[in-house]
Amino acid sequence: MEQKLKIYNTLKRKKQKFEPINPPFVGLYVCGPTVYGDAHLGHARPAVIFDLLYRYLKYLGYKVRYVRNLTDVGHLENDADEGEDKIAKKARLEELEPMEIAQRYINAYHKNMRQLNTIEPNIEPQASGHIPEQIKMVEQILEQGFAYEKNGSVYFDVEKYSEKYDYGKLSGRVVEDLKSNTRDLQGQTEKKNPFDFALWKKAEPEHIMRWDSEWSNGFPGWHLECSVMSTKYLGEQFDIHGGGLDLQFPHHECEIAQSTAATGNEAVKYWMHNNMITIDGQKMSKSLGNFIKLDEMFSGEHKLLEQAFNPQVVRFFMLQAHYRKPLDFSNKALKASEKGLNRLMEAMRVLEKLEPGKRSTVDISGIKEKCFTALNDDLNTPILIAHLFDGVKIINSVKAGKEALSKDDLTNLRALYSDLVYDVLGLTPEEEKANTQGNTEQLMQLLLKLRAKAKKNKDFETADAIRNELNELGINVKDTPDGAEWSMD
RNA sequence: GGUCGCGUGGCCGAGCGGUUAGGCAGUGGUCUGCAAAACCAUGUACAGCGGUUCGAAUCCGCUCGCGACCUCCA
Repeated sequence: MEQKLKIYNTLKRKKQKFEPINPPFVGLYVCGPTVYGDAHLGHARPAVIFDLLYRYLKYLGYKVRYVRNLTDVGHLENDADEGEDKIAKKARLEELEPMEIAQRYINAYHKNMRQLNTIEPNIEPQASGHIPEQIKMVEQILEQGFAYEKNGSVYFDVEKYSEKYDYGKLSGRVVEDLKSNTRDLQGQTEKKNPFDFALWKKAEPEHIMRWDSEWSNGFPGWHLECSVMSTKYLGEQFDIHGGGLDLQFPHHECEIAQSTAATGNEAVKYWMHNNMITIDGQKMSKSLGNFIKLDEMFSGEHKLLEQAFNPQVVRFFMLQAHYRKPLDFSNKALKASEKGLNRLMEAMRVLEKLEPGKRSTVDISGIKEKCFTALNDDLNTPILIAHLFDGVKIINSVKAGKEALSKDDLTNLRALYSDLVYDVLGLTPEEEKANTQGNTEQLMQLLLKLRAKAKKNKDFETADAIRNELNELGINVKDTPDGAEWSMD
């Protein structure tokens, strides 16, 4: 395995050669979703990008452990419906269990992830399942003197920490600036400094998810789970930590601080951040309410959508842009991706059927290298895809008889495209739906034979009627020099 | 306000000092009964103004516009 992969490390603000701590093993941790809502388009980006990274690392021969958490410890609150009969609500099963809500969204998330053809992580830990470990880390940080307790809550002492370590190294913040720029918010009177963050929070009555600890009945702070679960499953030092750019500060900065404060060691070697999906140039987010749920993308049921886009199109759309650039949603852009993807996948089918020539009339030796150069350059999938389309031209020319490929070249090209398109980019081949129904093929051949006969007799009315009605059934017929072909949507 | 980033042809989107990015759309052609697909050909792009350089979309400065983070957020 020749190692040329470079990735952009947010920590160093530059591309770096990827060198795992303990090759061939690679530890990869990615911040997953908060499971109190349906997944939207924005959630799909890190899922697809880090799935791509995972696939590529495996392709390169690394033994990767991919951990992606589920945040199920949040600010879930009771809505306290005043009008309802409180006594009736006491019935255990009539009240929604917090875990029931989380489970519902976890199930939905998993479904969406499968649709996007992402490989499931090796471990998908839930914050609620790691409360004892989180409590232990709070204790460790307290022991090291980088936290303080106040009224049952425990806060991280940023000022103390920054005397010894560099708080802000990931996000580029300076503690002095934070001091002057952080506004005083409500409920922060317990903190020594406004930029201190909670490690353990005493629960207010409306908080549903709560656990006992030596400090109070409460819940762990927002940033703690990732520090705890990443080091639990990947070790105190591991290779790659990924997540959305919006998590860089404070979430990831706090993670660094927590891990460093607890163990004295920084946990993560490479930090990778995907940029945001925007809509009309603005970040798609829950708080802005301008997001499109993945289910809506796939069904087309959203006021901004002119049509449904299948998950593969959404995946391809994201791969056509570089992961560190913002990507703006629009129907036009998605439609262009849909067409492009169809063209690529059509070429994949053509490639399988190509007959080898005596010798090659085109040089394909450079394609492979170009493709991997692009991938190795911080996962530059837009460039990779551009090269793949160059190959599509060649494939089509061979099919048209204008060019030829030797047997070896054809074999190599097939292997390359299969590796890149299916295995690395994670685009799925069209299933052979046609053959699932036993004698469909024979029936189709019968119809096409009748249609060919009609055409021969210049009975185009009948020929077109057959084609149009098949079309309505989702079957496309196209005439080629070698006779008619058919395919299903 | 502080910190960071971006502004590329009709749309999306690469590019990191000198060579065609690519996709979609458009136009002309080949093929076709018609479609579709495919193939061939086809575009005075780099926010503006200065500067550095033999040479800048690419480096520097300023101006304008947009966005992200600083609060839960992928």
